[in-house]
Amino acid sequence: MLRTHTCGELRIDHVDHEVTLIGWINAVRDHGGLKFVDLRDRYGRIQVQISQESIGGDALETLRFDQVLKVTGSVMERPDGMRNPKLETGDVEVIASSTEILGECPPLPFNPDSGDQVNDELRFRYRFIDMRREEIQRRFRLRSDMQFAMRQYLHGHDFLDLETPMLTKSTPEGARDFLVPSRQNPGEFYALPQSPQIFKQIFMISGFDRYMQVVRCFRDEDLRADRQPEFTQLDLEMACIDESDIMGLVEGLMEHVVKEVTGKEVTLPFPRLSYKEAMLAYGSDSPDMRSDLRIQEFSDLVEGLEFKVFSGAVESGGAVRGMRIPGGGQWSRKEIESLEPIVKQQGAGGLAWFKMTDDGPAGPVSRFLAGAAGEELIQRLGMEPGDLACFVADKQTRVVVNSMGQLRKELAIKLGHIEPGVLNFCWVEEFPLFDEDEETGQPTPCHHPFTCPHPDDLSNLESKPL
RNA sequence: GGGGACGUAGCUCAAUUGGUUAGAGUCCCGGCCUGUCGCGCCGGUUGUUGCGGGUUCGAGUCCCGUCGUCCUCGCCA
Repeated sequence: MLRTHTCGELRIDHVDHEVTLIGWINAVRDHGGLKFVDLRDRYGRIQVQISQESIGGDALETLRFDQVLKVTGSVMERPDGMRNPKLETGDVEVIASSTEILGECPPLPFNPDSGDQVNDELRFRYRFIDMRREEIQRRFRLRSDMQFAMRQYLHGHDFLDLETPMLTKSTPEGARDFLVPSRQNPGEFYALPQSPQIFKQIFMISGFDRYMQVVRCFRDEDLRADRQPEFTQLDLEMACIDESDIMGLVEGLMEHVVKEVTGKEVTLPFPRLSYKEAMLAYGSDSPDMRSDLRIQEFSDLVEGLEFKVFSGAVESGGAVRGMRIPGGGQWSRKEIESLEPIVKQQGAGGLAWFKMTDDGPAGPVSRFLAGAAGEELIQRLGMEPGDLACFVADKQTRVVVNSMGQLRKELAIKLGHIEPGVLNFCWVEEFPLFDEDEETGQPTPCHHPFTCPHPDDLSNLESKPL
């Protein structure tokens, strides 16, 4: 080995050891005849002291950021008051007796320390620099640990890790396929799998009753902030089981993975809610349970409210839904109205709202709340002075659901409910097999076309699929 | 494909209703510095204001076109 230790591992126990390190120069603090150099590698950082006395004569090299440097020297305990508690290795430093630059580095196109401040385009163009960043390395480590933990757990539950072809044929799923021209058959193409489940029946009927893979999926659709054309999925297939078996297994899997990767405990079993409940209360089929904001149905009250926007929506077959935002009554009118684009983006005509003051309701909707229906609405919301209530009404329930869901999501962030790193799992049950296609009115798979209908609904499959 | 925002120094950003020599921090270069760890101090260079055209006495700023990036909707589970 060209090195005796990594940059992250030296501690007080190593004092007086002779070591050789190789790493990238993370900083140079030049005091004339004495330089402090932070040396970095995947495992951490350590301070190296390079001086004329220790290294002899004119051997001091010109040191620059991100040169690759080899240092030989001895580990010394830092003097009192010179320790750096921010570094794992901060109690010691290496006094260099010789140095050698293994890799030169011209000025970089961006400073890796500024990280997320820099354009994505520039970061991706120089991905090898971006990937030197501690944060990026941490994420790679996280993925690696996570995939290892998944395989470890599933291996322990008799799952085989099987591979399936990448060059395959088009599947009846909704996304556009990535195509690969075939050399052997000019004019014909392979499709890359949108997801690998297409092969599951073949494995099942061949007797592989449990298999898993951590596998790439390819979907040739436009990008979004949280979406890439290729991504990795855990695919898990089992035979001879019922719903409780798979829920138990997956809960155990998540418990194991979270424990292994973060050290955190998760509470089992996960809470369960139906698709209908999720769409109503959270406006999403994948609700973020970290916020306790809840959407409520008010379509049944509109008759007593005499508010045309509300009653008109319900009469046309739509809905009115609203949400109490604790403390939102403190916001200015301008601040509240700045929420409107969120729901308009989802197709809603506008955002209706009122706030609760010590003197009762105030704001645009308050004048419709005088009667008994208004009283009940306020009571159902649980409005207290200082609260805000927001509503969306539309003749299409789908628009109401999406608008309120998006509003809930953004308000949860605004209110600080969404703590990064907090994991609140839940199950969403009773997914419908089909949705109504917006354009054609025909049934379209709500989840994906390989799911099995609920046994109770099997008889409806032909007659009334929706 | 629709809508919106943006494009100024290597990087991150300023530049008043259109007004004189386009600035700051950082990076970089030179000098000083033996206890720094975001080292400090002194000095210095940043430039086709994305590109092309137009309006104007005068355009980084306004208009048109074009290219690029990001967000968003469509699309996608």
